[in-house]
Amino acid sequence: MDKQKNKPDTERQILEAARKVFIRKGLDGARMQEIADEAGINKALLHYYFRSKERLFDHIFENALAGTFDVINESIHEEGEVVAFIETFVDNYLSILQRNPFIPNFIFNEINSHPERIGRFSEKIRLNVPGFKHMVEKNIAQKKICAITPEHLLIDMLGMCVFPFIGRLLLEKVFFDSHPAGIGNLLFERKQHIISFFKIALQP
Amino acid sequence: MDKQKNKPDTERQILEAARKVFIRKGLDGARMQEIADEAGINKALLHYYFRSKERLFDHIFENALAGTFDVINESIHEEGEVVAFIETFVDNYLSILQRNPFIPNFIFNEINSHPERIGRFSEKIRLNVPGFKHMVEKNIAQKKICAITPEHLLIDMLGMCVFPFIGRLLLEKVFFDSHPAGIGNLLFERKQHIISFFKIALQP
DNA sequence: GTCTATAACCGGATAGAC
DNA sequence: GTCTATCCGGTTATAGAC
Repeated sequence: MDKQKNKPDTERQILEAARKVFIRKGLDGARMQEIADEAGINKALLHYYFRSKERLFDHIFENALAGTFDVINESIHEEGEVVAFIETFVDNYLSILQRNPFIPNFIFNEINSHPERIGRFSEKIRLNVPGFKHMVEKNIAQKKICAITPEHLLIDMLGMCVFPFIGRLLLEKVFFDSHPAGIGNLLFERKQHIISFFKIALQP
Repeated sequence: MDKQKNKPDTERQILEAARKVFIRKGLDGARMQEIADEAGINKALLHYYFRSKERLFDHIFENALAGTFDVINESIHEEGEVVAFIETFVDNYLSILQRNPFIPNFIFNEINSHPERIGRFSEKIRLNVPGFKHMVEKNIAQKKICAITPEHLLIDMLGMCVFPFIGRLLLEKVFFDSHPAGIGNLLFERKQHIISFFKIALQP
């Protein structure tokens, strides 16, 4: 086995491991040792690939941020219909959340506990707000939906999608103390629920 | 100044300081030194009053949990109207969140990063789910609101209230990059927005 | 009860061999 | 590029004087 050739693979393994650990525990709670174990390598190697814990963290955080905003932006079509936007966005985003349930909590907590990062990562925080507003306002003008403040609508949607994942463990305890399978069904139903909920609420 | 008499006051000051620091930074990010500074006392004194960092943390966390569930439970009246429930709950809860904007993020993050706590604090996690379900189902039967799964309704409400606070700093950046005052207005408008939003969506 | 000084520990980072 | 061994700073926790 040629050791030189392992580089790209090792790096990928490290990033995967770091992602897993950081997303679950946050910067402060994560341990370099745990990341090394998870990646099946040595602690010193982490520093060889990424100079410090912070730098390794930055890669993960940056990526998580960019990915999140991409999903939203991709669903926005300035000249499209709000209802269509909601359908594709909710569908896409909830599918992603099913696979990565802890990313929202990770992002928000890191921002809240270290607000400076909002400056350091501002290039990655890009949401097409003008496009969204334009879409909503046009739909309102054309009487396709009822009047609503675009910002509130966006917050409503994000909250309805994201909250059950942020609060998943607590909700599981609260609703399904004994049968832990239940929350899975509930989250699965969410797509349909949210979409039809908005269709009713936005009727002109 | 009688040193003996200071005890209750010192304890209160410590708890206040710990609350401030833990809620903002979490268990892992908080420093006993910072709590001591904030309380205007010495680090060693923290250990005199509360044996360890963990124990001090537990007080704060327990309290935050209990307080949160209390607000919700207090608004539930089994024989009442869902719309009335929403009005009082949203009104109360948003007022509390305005004063304690970081508590939800604190609770969810601590649970997500240390799921075992869900067991250790299970006595404090008490939500009157049966009462809520009963209320919703009765309202549906009486055609006061349209059909909806009680669990989804509760998640919807909580999400709409809590999310803008969890994501506040990011939303501020995204919506009001330049004029940071804007988010304040938006949060202020939320009460009315959420209430009227549900009134429409729940029409029979 | 409150302080200063210090012990004990943990975890990120580096040195150096292979 | 990968490992073992070690350093070193920071942080919790304790001892002991007042």
